[in-house]
Order: sequence, then structure tokens, then C-alpha cells
Amino acid sequence: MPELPEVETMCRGVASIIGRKIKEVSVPPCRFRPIVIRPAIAAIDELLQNQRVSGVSRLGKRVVIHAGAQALILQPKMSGMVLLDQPPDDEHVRLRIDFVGKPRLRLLFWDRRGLGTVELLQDNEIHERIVAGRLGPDALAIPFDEFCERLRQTSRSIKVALLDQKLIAGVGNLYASEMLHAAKIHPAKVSALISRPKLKLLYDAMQQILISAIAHEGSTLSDGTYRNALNDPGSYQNEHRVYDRKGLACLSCSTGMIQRIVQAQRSTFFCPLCQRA
DNA sequence: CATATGTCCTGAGAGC
DNA sequence: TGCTCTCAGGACATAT
Repeated sequence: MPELPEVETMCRGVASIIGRKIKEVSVPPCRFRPIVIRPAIAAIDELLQNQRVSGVSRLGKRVVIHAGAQALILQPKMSGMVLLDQPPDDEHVRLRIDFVGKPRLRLLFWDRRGLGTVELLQDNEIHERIVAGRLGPDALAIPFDEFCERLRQTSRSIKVALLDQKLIAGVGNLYASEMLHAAKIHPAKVSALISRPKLKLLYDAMQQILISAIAHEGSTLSDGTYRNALNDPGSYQNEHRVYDRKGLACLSCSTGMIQRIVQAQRSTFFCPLCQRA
């Protein structure tokens, strides 16, 4: 499940496309229902052909490939990955970008579940179409005061609030559980009622965990979904203290047993001793 | 406006 | 063993 660290790893992993000229953008034959691609692939190919990649950036949980005045926005959602060749299999390759020249270079958008999307915009449309009304400040860039201000705006639980990309961009289900455990905050606590000192612990945990997860190239879960750009697994799953550890002893207090609850149709894991209501 | 719920999709794993 | 069923969750559409 690509969240900020996984998407950041994808961006860094394909940095070698910067400076290269695009030969062709295509959709390989695929037996599954096609993913959402806007505009049609022929138009994307036409607009990007012979353009040189000027940069790759992350926008929340999206990968943005800049070329000319265009921005190709890859949204992995649940099971999408951005790779340099070497996909886990060929049948789930949803988009391919071939580059001019040598060494041979090919970027793939691979997505097993097919919920991911591809969208080509003009650079100057990004704010209006992607950011405005949808994305708050990035989790790794937001100042502490604004973090507090935004989390004080909602009566929802802190876990659910952290997943709202309009409040803070980049945090997803896995890292939300991890950072609440690190900050010793109960996931069902009403966001607006959390004290400033507690929010400081959460803010610091968020920075530390996201940065560490990037250093580990993200979390690769048992389903194998999510790998880095070379199709190697990340290693942050070995650092998880609560996620997917239901019934196991808490690694912090060693007494509590990790519980799983469901909030907004998503699993939350926490230690009832470390994270008291 | 804020919040809650349903939906998309495939494959792994559980359960019978 | 082989089948069916449930579940995984990011982001958006729709409902409350």
C-alpha cells in the first residue's frame, strides 16, 4: 500500500529518467479491465513524444513526471508501482514509457489491482486539478503549528483524521497506526481534543517514522505488493511495532497485546496499555 | 459545510 | 484437494 515513504522511494528510484528524451508512451495489451488514463493514451503519447524529462517529484502519494510544460501524474493507490523495467509480471503492466538513446531505459507503471490512475496535465493545471480542495500540506513539510491547527479542525478520531489527505498529505493506514503508537495516543481519541504536547509527540513521531521508512525504502507486506524501482522489497516492515501484529506482545511495553479495531472501514492496530483512551 | 458510507479491482489466504 | 468467500485500502462519488 504505497504511502508517502513508498511513493518517495519510487520517485528516487526512477531519477535516472531525468534528462532523457521520451520515445513512446504506450499501454501494453492487458487481459484486465483497463485502468483510468486521461486523456487517451494516443493523446498522451503525442504530447510527450520527444519531450525531455525535466524532473520527478512526489505530490502526496502521487508520482509526477515533468516533461516540457507537461506533468504525467501516476497515482498508485493500492497496488501500483513505478518501476524501471523488471516488473513482477508482465500481465499487470498498465503503462510503459520508452526513452530515446542508450543505455536502454524503460519506465513501467505496474498495478495488480488496477485501481491506479494516470493523468497528463499541463504544469500550471496541477494546483487547480490535484491540490486545491484535495491535498493539504505534505507530512514532511508541514510546520508544527499548522499541523496542530489542522488536526484541531475536526471532531473525527485522530486515526481517521490522519488519513484525510485534505488535512495532511502522505500519511496512510499503515504509518498512521505506527505513529500513533510511537506517540502513545489512542487511535479513537477525538482529534480536536488532543493536547498540544501530545500533538508535538505525534508530529515528531510522524517525521521520524516517515524519514526512517524512506531510508528503509518503504514497507513490503506479505502480499509482496510494493517494491522499489528495481523490484526489490523495502525493509521497513521489519520495523513495524503494531501494524499487522494483532495478538502479539507490544514491542514497547512487552505486556500489552496488540489489538485490531476497524475505523472508517480500515484496520487500526494499537497497544491498549501504551495507548490509553 | 462536515462527516459517513459505498465503490472500484485482483489475488492471497481462510474456511469448509 | 478444490472450491467459495472475505479481506486488503487509496481516493473519489454519493448520501446523510
